Amino acid sequence: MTSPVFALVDCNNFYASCEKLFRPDIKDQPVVVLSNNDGCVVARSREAKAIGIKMGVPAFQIRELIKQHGIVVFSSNYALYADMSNRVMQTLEHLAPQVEVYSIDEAFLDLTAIDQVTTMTEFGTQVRNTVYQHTGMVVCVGMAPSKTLAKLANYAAKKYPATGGVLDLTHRTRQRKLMSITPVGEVWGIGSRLTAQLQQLGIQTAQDLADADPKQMRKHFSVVLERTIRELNGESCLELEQQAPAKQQILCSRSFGEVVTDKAMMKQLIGGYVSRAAEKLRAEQQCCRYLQVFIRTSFFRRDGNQYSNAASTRFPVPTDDTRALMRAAHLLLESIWKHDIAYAKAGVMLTELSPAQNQQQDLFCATDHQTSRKLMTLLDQINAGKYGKAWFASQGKQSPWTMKRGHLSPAYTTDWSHIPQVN
DNA sequence: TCTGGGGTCCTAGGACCC
DNA sequence: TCTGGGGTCCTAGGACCC
Repeated sequence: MTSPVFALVDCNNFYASCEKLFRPDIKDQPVVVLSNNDGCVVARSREAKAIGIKMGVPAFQIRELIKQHGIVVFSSNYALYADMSNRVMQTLEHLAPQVEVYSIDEAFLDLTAIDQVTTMTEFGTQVRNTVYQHTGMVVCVGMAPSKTLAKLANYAAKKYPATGGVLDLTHRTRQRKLMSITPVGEVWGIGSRLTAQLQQLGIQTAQDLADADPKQMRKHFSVVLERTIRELNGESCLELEQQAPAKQQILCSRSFGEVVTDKAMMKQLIGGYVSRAAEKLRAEQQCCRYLQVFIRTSFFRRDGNQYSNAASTRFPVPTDDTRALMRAAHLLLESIWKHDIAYAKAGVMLTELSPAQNQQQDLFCATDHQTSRKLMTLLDQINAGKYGKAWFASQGKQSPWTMKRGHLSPAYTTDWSHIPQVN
């Protein structure tokens, strides 16, 4: 039996690259993309990284740098990123027999059968060139016998220009060489907390971790860390998941552009989140049994009056009906609402999901299932079309959850009226 | 003045049962 | 006075990822 080979394909500076694709005029300029509400930096172009802009810094802290270096700033444009992501993934589907879309800008490929035909490096280069040709997106490719090592290979392909963006890490000696110069915190699954704890134990590099006793580490930490150690030693513990598993929870939450103190306003906001969450739920073809609503002040407040609370309910029968969810959510809000609080964030969470088909009905609870289904389908159809939107009165007349998006780029690829023009 | 959103998995500890 | 042991289920919270 041949041992498995995985490739990790990862887009470089994905959001920033998406923005640059349609703006050749800023090709070599530093670019940053901000989170919702134009809050934090969530993506940086190569040039912006070189200036020293860190991932996750609040926008207001880099105002001077932006001015000084002429950094081009964008609000996040998820419609654009999702569309570009689809194009990249479709290209990958043509290049490899099995693809796992791992996130918006990354995919694992199963290359187990490929190594007979061509060298790994050649294949990786072909992937890189083809994706660039088809989409304009630059990707790096890392290949190795486990997902964790493939991640590491990709990290190195990005970090070391001499690799040409493609790294074959299938050989043991090369794995050891790379791991011995890579900080343990760069390993997939090792975050800041674990890094600190591992360093206490004298584990500094990826190689140190690979050399640790997996049984011992499991006892000390968890089964997850044990798996990571085995993966670093070339033992594949994580399989390729071609079919995305059904979601287990759906969350819709926002920080507000300005604090909210008015209950009626909060009701509208929660209504909007429920609406959106229910839409996602139906798109997944699932129903939920459990609904949670939460509201809170800002963690960053220094003065008193911090407040954070959540309330939840379990339905007798799973539902995907926005009306039922919204009624329940508003009751939950009533139960946790406190006056004279400056709320900064709120959200709703749906859990205990199950397939929408074959729902067990409640004998004593007369819901008109047919009508509900028809109404929700119609609602989703209207909102998917381009002839206007339909929403519930309790969400307010205009969507009150407009957030700060001062630097939004056009919907180049998803709206005819925004299509780029060549003059 | 100004600090994102949406997920997953694992573990510890309490409640409860026999 | 003396007060078991083992199992399951649930939840909250921590840690991680992108």
